[in-house]
Amino acid sequence: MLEIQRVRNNTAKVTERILARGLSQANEIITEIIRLDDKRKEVLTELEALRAENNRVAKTVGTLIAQGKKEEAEAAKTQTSEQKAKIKELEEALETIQNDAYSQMVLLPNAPHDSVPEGKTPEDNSIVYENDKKVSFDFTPLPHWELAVKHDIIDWELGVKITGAGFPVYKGKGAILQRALIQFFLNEAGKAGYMEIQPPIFINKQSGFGTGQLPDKDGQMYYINEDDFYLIPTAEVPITNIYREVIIEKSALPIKNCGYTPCFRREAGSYGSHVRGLNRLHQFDKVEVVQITLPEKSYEVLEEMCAHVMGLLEQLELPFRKLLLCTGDMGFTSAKTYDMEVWSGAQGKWLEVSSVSNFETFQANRLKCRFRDEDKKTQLVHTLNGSALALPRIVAALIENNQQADGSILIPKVLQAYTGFDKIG
RNA sequence: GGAAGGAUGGGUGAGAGGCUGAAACCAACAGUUUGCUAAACUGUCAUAGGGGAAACCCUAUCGCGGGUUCGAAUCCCGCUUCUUCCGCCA
Repeated sequence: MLEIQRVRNNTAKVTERILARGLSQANEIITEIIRLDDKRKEVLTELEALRAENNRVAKTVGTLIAQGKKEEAEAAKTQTSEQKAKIKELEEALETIQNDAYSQMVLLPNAPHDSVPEGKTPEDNSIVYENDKKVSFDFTPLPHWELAVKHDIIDWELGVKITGAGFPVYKGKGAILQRALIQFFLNEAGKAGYMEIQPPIFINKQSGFGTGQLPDKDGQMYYINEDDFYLIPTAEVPITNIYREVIIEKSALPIKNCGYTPCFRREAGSYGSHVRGLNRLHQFDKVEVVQITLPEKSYEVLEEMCAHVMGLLEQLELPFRKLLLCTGDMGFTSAKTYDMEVWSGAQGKWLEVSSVSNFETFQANRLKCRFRDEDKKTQLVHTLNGSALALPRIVAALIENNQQADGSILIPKVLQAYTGFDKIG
């Protein structure tokens, strides 16, 4: 959620940036927000004046009784009783206004940073880096879903039997490969200064609101009715919520956390070939990195996080590219996002394996995560996170790109110490 | 799952309808002074919102949400959570 202060003070700029996302009603929404906020202040001022008056009169009652001035005390009681109705009326009016303002406020996405190129579709994203690791095959490469079956390392049908589509079972070297990748990613994050966290994978409503999954993405999360919990769609949610309603000492910034968790997504409405195999799952594993920074440092940190993710892909010897998302393709809460995509040798397309974003104060505002500055004033922090990395598509790209003419799959050098084997098949 | 007792500022902890946004102590920070790595003394020390150029003023908040009352940290109801005991259990 954007800060109301920022919307008020930089109305033209914020409107312009949000329009760039393609939200055509930006102007109307912002005008309405400001109107409601004016109204809010007006009612609040009136309400508070009345409360002050009421408090003052109520305080005199005790003294009057002590002095034996019974009639005056009774008169004071009557006066406050009468004012209570008016106070209640104003309180209700205020609540209505605040609810209206809130429901408008949550419609506003984050304002894209000035460095984000304007655009409408994924085609407008700019490729800011691409390595030269694309391999060409002198045989017809198999897609990962066939390779996985051939080597019996992932069992799709077993997953359907146990749970349903989108919940594959990893077996033998497939399971070990996954575990090796998780371990590798966590170790690398540790080396880069991230403290490892093992959070709960169920979250309550407040946490869902804190990072912005609720209310807008309600239907995308699995929900445990009996206990009112949600399964996490990403470790970002529990890890970032550690800092909900926390005031951090400036000297403790930046905070760098990482964590491995399974992630759960309902992916309601996704069907067809692009969800084939590991491309889109209901349950998958991911190592996430999160940073909480000073506002003036966040863009520097965004690049640092990208460099970390690219380092992982480099070490895995995967063909990949880095995209700067355009205004129209960015997530709702982000001010600037880079996506990392790996080349799928057999599917002949790019697969997104990481998304690294700076949310500026958009999450911090909801989280009420602040730091204390030199003047001992509290200010909202900037939050950032990125996948480092999401497992399934990395596995898909690894086995597709590393398949050999004899059908075997080579394990990248850096992983061999983790897997204990250098090839599958 | 059953029973009992708790939840107050960074920490310990008083307060038991009005004088309490909250004693006292500890920690922290700033200053004064004496001076061998420290002591003594003084002061500051919650968050959010509103008003004001500012000094400052007002409002709300004592786990959370309701209620009683002219007035609630204090009384009542519901919830959350912690501790202890019993039961169950990886």
